[in-house]
Amino acid sequence: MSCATPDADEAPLAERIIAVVRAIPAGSVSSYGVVARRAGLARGARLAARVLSRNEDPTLPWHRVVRADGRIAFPVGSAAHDEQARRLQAEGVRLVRGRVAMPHRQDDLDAAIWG
DNA sequence: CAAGTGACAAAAG
DNA sequence: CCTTTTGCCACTT
Repeated sequence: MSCATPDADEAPLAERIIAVVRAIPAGSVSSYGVVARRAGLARGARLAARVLSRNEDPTLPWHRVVRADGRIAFPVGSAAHDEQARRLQAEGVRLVRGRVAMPHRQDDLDAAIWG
């Protein structure tokens, strides 16, 4: 049975982004741009963001994805922002004045995540 | 088909 | 620290 429906492929791109986000280890964080890059999109930061916004999987560690400058994408004071910050701290991620402590000189693992 | 939109990014002032 | 501008990609109207 060949590919019957014209849209049988759906969106492997979104699935890829989901897979990348799911691959982020607990206690570590990544940025939308990096996630998109690992998913095959050189400049798909917005795509990654859109995919996460549309995602409904509660098992997806969406909270491990932040902005490139280490800040949470949601507005400060928002419920989503609070929840994300809470989850990150619960995993051991340090937040300094609302932004994630950058992996300045951490283990190679973190470096691998970011680069 | 044109314009608007978004959990973005980097540069410039 | 701030705002503005440009680039980017897929989707929506």
